[in-house]
Amino acid sequence: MPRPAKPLIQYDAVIETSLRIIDEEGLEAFSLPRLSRELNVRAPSLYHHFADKAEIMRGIARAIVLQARLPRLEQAPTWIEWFVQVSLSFRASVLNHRNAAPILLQFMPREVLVRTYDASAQMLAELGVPADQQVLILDGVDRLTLAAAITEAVRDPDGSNQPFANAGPETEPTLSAAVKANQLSSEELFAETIRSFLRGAAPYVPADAPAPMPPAAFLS
Amino acid sequence: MPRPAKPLIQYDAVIETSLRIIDEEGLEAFSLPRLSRELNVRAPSLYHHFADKAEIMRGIARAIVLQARLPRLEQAPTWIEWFVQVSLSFRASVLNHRNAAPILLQFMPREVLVRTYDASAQMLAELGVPADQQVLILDGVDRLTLAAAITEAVRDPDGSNQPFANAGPETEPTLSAAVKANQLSSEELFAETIRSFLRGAAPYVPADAPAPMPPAAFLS
DNA sequence: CGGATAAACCTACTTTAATTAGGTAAGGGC
DNA sequence: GCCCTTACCTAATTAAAGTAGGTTTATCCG
Repeated sequence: MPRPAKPLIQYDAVIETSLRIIDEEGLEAFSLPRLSRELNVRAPSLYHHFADKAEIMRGIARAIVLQARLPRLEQAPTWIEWFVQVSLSFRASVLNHRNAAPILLQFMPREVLVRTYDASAQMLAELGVPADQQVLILDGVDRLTLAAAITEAVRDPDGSNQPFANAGPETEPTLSAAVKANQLSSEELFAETIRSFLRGAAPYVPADAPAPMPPAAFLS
Repeated sequence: MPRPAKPLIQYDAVIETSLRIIDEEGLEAFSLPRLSRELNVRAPSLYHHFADKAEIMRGIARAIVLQARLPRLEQAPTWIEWFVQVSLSFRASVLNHRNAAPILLQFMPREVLVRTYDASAQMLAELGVPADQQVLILDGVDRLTLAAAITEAVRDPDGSNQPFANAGPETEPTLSAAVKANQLSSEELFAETIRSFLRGAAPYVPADAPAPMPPAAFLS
């Protein structure tokens, strides 16, 4: 087959199709032959558009992260809830493609989030958090969010493999009782974890302080 | 080659050798042919001892986690510092084999830690944390620790790829300034994150409360 | 408009990995 | 001492990532 009038392989379509295969059939099923079959193309042809498989993986990771939409500021009553909403939004994007989550570990596109983090740093500054403590908070939220999302995604969706499912009432009575007493879903647990961290990291900022208005660049 | 007097392949040696290859040459370099070459054996022979490669991976993950030693209680002045020491110990074990960290994402042996978590739950109970809140704390510390260790391990060891290394002074001035103002190493940042979370999650427990003595089963 | 150049696809091939099939000889229980 | 299982082997299969090099057509340049 010679050169076609319209290219048969387009970047966005490749990434979308890859993500669909991974969503539907799992990360293991995703291979260049499998992908090329879906695109009605031969596997080596993909190398005209991507240097290697890793470049496709990077594109997939980026697509997932870009799907996370920032919440409206008006919707967040306090600075803490704003962070919670950002984290939940990111978490939702990852869980929306849970089979692809391990890709993020290796190919997390940090640069996509830099502007968000700069805006977050500005918010913290306006709230009175000193510069040398801003990194603690940003890094903490970042790690907690990414990590919680990925570990959550790797768990079975059905809820077996829960946090401490291995605890037996006889061998680990206290833990077992604690799991039973817990009323929160994993999403609520996650939100509470973020809240707890922020309260503890910046105890001098009132928990009910409103989220300051960030600069315009933030919304881009 | 027939059946030898002493088996050439022994479980522990396989795991140790695998870990050494991964440490020295990276996870990509680890394959059954590579492993069998190191053991002076042929690759298919490994299938007499392991069902598949995943079983070896599980063994590797387990070995890493088992290397984390629990700190002595006497060394922890407060309950918070005890959790910090446990987390740092786990983190150190993971970073000690950073190339193998991605394996933990898939093959984390939860059952190994169950007794530790039960003891932790008992400690929290004695500190006055109600049962329904114990899971929040245990889950938070667990996720934060595992996640932070893995994401840290995936970063380049040299310190490029730092938390917010992409921040440029012109485009992201606040973030850039915050990174510059930060004095903490990533280990110290991690410890501070754990402390912040615990303070925020159980504000009613005094931060300087000593770590209660756990039951004997704890030390096994 | 005509020809060079490069884009975009192809087929064929190489290398490497995980695994399965099935053979062989010595260890160990009876 | 016999037999069967253990623990290794060689050979083969399947499948993936990636490379080499061919073919045709779009596009660009004069």
